[in-house]
Amino acid sequence: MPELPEVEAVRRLMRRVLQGKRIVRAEVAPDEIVLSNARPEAVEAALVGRTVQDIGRKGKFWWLELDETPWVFGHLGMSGWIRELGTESIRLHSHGDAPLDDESGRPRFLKLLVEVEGGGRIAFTDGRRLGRLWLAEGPHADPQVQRLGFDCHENLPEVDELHARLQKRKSPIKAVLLDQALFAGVGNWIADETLYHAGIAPKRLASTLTREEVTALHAALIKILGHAVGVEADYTRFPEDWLFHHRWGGGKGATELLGDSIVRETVGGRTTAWVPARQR
DNA sequence: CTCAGTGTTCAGTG
DNA sequence: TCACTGAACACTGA
Repeated sequence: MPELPEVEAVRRLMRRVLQGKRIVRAEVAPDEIVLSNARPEAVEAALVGRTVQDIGRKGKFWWLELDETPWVFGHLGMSGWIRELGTESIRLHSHGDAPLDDESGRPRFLKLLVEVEGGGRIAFTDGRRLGRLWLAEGPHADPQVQRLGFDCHENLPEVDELHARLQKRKSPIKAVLLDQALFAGVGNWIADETLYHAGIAPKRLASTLTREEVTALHAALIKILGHAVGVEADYTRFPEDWLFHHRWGGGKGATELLGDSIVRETVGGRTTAWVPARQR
């Protein structure tokens, strides 16, 4: 669920609540999966007493920039989310809504809680435990962040460079769009949405795209990411003509978009929704 | 009870 | 060494 716009929304939320403040309390769940190779006490120690200078993001990875290292890094995985406690959480599409609190008022699936001076609190929850929390000296010292390609929102290359890169790739454009070593931040729905707006069939080999098609792809990425980031990933504010609103269908039978049928099939190892009448 | 689905990593193949 | 594919991971909710 969380793709680039959702992670950017979370980053902005953390900036609003945490930036410039000193952390007075941190609680890290002893989850040996989410805390891949960090100890909960080490993460807590890295946070408490520190001042949050900024929140960094590249692709779907984010990190807290503190006044001392190590910094705390995170990834939301498929079901992770961050919300401010005591306020309404940002609405997420589909089944990704932030987990409700249990009877005691404590967030379900809590993995990290941070409280700053003045009382602001944020909670990182993750029901499916594919999210991660870890410590690193900085983005340049972290192998996972280092592996990423360009951030699609902040550093999308120009058409000519994109065209040159895609010409070297022999797999379907859908699979290439999902490659974080190239298009950092693109996930399943953004890849489908981009291809729909660009009029390109997901199974087309990336190397066969013409310069005109790469131009359309480039424009579609900018349009979709720009809008989704602008509304802080609130899908209720996505335009009605986006595939997004129709791709999951009504549960039964064929779904349509502007009179054309939507096909669902596996491409690049992921469920892909596309409109054959509009994508070649 | 079964299964889809979300992102990343890793094993296996070419 | 690289590109690519498909499975595995963990869990919820339909």
